[in-house]
Amino acid sequence: MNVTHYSTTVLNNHLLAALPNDELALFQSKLVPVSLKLGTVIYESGDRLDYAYFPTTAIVSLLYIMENGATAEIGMVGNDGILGIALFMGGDTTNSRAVVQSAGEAFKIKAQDLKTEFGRGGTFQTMLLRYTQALMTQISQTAVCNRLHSVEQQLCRWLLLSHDRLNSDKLIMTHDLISNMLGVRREGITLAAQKIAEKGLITNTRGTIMLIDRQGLENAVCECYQVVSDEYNRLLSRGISRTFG
Amino acid sequence: MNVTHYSTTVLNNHLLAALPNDELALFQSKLVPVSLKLGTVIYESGDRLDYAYFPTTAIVSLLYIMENGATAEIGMVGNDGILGIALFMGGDTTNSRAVVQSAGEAFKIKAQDLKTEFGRGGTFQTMLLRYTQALMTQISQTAVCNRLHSVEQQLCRWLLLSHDRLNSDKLIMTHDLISNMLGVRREGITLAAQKIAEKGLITNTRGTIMLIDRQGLENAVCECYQVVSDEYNRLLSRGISRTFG
DNA sequence: CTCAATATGTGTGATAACACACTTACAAGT
DNA sequence: ACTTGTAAGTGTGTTATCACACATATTGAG
Repeated sequence: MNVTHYSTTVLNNHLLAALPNDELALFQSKLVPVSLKLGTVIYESGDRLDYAYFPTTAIVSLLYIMENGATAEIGMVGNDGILGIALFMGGDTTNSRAVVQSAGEAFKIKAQDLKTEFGRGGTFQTMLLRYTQALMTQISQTAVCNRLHSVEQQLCRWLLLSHDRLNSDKLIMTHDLISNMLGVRREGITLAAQKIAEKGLITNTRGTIMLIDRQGLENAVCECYQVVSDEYNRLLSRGISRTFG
Repeated sequence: MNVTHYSTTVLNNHLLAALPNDELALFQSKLVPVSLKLGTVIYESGDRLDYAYFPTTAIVSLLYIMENGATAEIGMVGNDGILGIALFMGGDTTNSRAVVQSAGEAFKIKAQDLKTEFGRGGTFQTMLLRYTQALMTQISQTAVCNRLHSVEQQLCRWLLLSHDRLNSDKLIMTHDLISNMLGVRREGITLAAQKIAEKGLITNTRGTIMLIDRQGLENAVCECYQVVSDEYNRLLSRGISRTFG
């Protein structure tokens, strides 16, 4: 029998780490570690959600799939957040596919348990709503970036967002996969990656992109990255005080 | 002294109309009618929100403004919803400009009053969260549509979304205004509108677009419209039962 | 009625991204 | 070491949209 060894704890997820100890203690036992493999589809569009996930080292992409098979990413969830916001927002189902973009670990919680904890109010509810707002900013910025910026700029943005949710400068992913995320052709990614590599910001080898010059990437990227990044920081930094009712 | 006459009631807003009578009665006195003129900026990006708005006949666009002045709409709020979700989501500020896309009426409520009512839980909270999820679907679909569909398709989508939030087949708006919403050039809208008019779906006169064949538009539009429309119906139909905790 | 402001229509070229067809290179397994 | 599958690179056209520069049409104010 296989024994999987997990190397992360619930505190590796920023959302959980931001909770007061006593509040986290209420449901920590309901958080089950899972290992997520690259390419695994966690939810399919239209699925009723049975679990929510708090990634620690994994990154999950929210992908929209058109009728003709074309795909485009609308958002990305990593150690900064939670996958399955539809559960507490009241929809119960999702309108996008959730697919593992970078292998790693996460903690899952049963749908009903998540709803129960959310219903308590408290910091957890506040954090989940704030996270949802940050995710909305990310989705909005994706919309704007899709409209107004070049593939090269968008690739920079995507690499930075991924890097932020990763503990490593090494991104294990093919141009083909990235092209599905950005909703462009694979050749378009190859070309854009070459240009970025020529500037010395990344290196580009079969199946892997290495970030060489993070600061340089931040200089090359469109404003969309910083807007999203700032909003996550603003909404999700520790020490949230509850302001409702 | 001017006396403004208001022709709509709170029940003209679907979100308010869906509330049980006793719950609406709790804060109906705090809803103040206002008239919104075309082009008025209700919030500027970064503003702290003092009021939330429930449109009845007005339509408000959520516009993102880039550093270089380019704009793109990320979502649209009409009699289906509420403007100012950041208040109960916890952010307090917004990252987009809210501008009146179609003149009309709305009811406003003070920020703190909205937070108080949201904090009570109940149907109102449920509806606000569900509305937020529907809006996220709209924003997501905007992102996808921006990436994958032609200006002509996007214009169809936009006209239908506007029409759904209006009591009239007459849309008072210039190509220039629409081009700011869709984030394309004015000429692009002129061309797309001509093509749609040639198909007999709309007529196109100075400052006004008339919808002639709504069903034809629905046939011509990309799938994005139906996805958004269905999600609003699914999440916001009456008779919501609360499922939390 | 006339004028000025505004909205729309049109034309020419530039460019980014597309579609498709292929070659080259790498890495893992037999 | 060879084979095979997969990833990445390249080349030739096509197309949608852009950028800019105008022409024309409509509206409202004086």
